[in-house]
Amino acid sequence: MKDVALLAGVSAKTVSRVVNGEPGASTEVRERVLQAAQRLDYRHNLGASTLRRKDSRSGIVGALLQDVGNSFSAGLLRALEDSLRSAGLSVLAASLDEEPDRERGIVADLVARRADGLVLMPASNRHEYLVSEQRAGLPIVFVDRRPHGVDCDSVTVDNRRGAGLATEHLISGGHRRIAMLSDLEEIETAHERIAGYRAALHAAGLPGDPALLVPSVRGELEATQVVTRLLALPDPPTAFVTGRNILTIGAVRALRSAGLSHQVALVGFDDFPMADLVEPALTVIRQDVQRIGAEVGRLLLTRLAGDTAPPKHVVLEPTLVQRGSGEIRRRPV
Amino acid sequence: MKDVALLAGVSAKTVSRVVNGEPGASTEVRERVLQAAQRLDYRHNLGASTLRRKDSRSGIVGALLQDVGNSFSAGLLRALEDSLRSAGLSVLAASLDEEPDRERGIVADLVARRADGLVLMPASNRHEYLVSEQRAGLPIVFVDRRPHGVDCDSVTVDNRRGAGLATEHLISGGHRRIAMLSDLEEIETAHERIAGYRAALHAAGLPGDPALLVPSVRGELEATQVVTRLLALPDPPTAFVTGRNILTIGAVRALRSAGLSHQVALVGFDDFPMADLVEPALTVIRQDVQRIGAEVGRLLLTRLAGDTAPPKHVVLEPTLVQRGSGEIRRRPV
DNA sequence: TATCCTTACGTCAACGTTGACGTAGAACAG
DNA sequence: CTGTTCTACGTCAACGTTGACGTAAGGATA
Repeated sequence: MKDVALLAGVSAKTVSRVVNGEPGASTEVRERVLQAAQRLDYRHNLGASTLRRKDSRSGIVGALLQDVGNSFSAGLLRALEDSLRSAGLSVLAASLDEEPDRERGIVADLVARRADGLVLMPASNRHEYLVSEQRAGLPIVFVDRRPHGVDCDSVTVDNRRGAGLATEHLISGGHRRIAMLSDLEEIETAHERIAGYRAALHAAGLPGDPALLVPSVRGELEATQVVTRLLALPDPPTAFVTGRNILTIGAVRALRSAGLSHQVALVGFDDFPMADLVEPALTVIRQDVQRIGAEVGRLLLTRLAGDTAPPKHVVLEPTLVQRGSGEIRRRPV
Repeated sequence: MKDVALLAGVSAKTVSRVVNGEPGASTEVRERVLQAAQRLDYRHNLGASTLRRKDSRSGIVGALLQDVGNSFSAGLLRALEDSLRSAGLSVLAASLDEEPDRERGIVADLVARRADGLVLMPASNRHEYLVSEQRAGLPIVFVDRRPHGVDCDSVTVDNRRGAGLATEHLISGGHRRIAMLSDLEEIETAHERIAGYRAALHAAGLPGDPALLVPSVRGELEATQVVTRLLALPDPPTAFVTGRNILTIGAVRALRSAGLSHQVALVGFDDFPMADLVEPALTVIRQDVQRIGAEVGRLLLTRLAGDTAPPKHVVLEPTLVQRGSGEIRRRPV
């Protein structure tokens, strides 16, 4: 910058004025400065600028998601990006893979980077460690999972209701023995979905065989194995609810290889691009990712605009998308 | 930091030493400083640190992808993240949506942010504007598409060969009239795929009806319409090659509604999670996203480690994954 | 003509941190 | 006891930028 000033025959401050489009620089000088900047390959140093300015916005928002490679996180990231772009904010994305330590580490990094905001799909259960950050004025928005131990904005889906919808739908199809596969129960969304499943069974006066509820199913392969095992029971389930998209895929595979995909009903959580092309087409509980991302962005921007109202908790309603797999009725015994 | 120093009764420099784990601070002092830091909610300011240090690594790598919400970009992002995490680098992700202006703008932003490296799936055709950045020492790795007008590392897939594989496979299934749907022809990958398709037809001595090559198909819906239109021709194609995953989905939908999904062959470009669950299961050309991302990360890290060898161009081989839709033979006439 | 305002600059210091260098005291060798 | 080396600090300036403030020239106003 000094070099540019020297070459243009002005002071550094004037270069700063030109670069930032501030008034107080004649057209002629402006021209000279810009040419000098070009000649010298000068690049404005945003870090130094941020350091000096009072309000010091870094223009970075951290997005800590479960896995940016998975379609739910990826769609969310995209929606968030769109919503923040207009405000000139960039998104620093990171995958947590349900590892609390990584969450802590990346948050610390983002704080040191002076991120303007944080979007968090937490891997940890307790979030007290964020209290001091929030007190220091860092806007934090939880997404998909609620905050515990700190009072932040959040955007979640009514998971209990989603699982309830799925279960009720199957019950109304005549099913009595409905199995559920779920993610690690410590994960809040999984916990809620299990609760919704249980509540729906209970409301319908069904006993709810504990053997049919399998929490802690970790991956696609494991889901396939679990479904296969359940189908081999003396009194097998006639319908399945799967608590996450990869579990749904695993379940479809198991039903397929057992030749039962048209006999056993299935409702999955999370929609995905080709769900209607599978045979039978998959009935799912859809969460509107676009909408979630947009809401998160909106909340964050509101906070950045200075809103200090009490935390808002947006809860979106999931919807049941009927495509066929969930409408298979109970086989007559 | 000054406050911490004051509270701990030491100089700012000593606080700096403690924070950075440098030697030259007694255990006792170290303890005092850490306690003071905690009491005051002190956070190390990475921006200032970067500014002062000589080598000044910001720890940020920019990833400019086509669309972080799309499974190809998302998978790449994830693989890249994993590969860079070990080096303590964070990824700032952005979607370009094939808009060259956005590419320019975001690159400028990243340069101003003093990003340590750039990963670019370009939306533009000419990249001369990157020459000065590269000269200034910014490592740039192109991915999926080659650089034009600047000599950078790149990781691409042999798209010509991929399309060739698909087309040859269909020809060997007895097909003579093979249609191809492609993305905007200005996009290099699309161009290459078209070339591979043409070359395979030519090598087999087939005429190649221009009416069967439809470039510039933009979305899923348009793909459905185009396939429907082609199927209505007096002499319709008996097989399709689709140049991108969303086009494949559109094509499946069209074949499905025409009731021809078991009569007309289809090979798609890009694999996706449920491709084997569709009926018939989809034969695709697979690009190993994990591998691509890992290679990109490796190249970037090598450059950051100081390698100044001439640019490397890694070209990965796509593979044909046979699942059924591509093995449908030509209907006897 | 004296006064005031405006415009277009320049000067200086500070943002939070760390590299270079200085120093005081302890430990040790001869 | 002197000289040397080492450890544990402190001092100072600088990284690139900009806010606060100063100033000189020109124009408008009374």
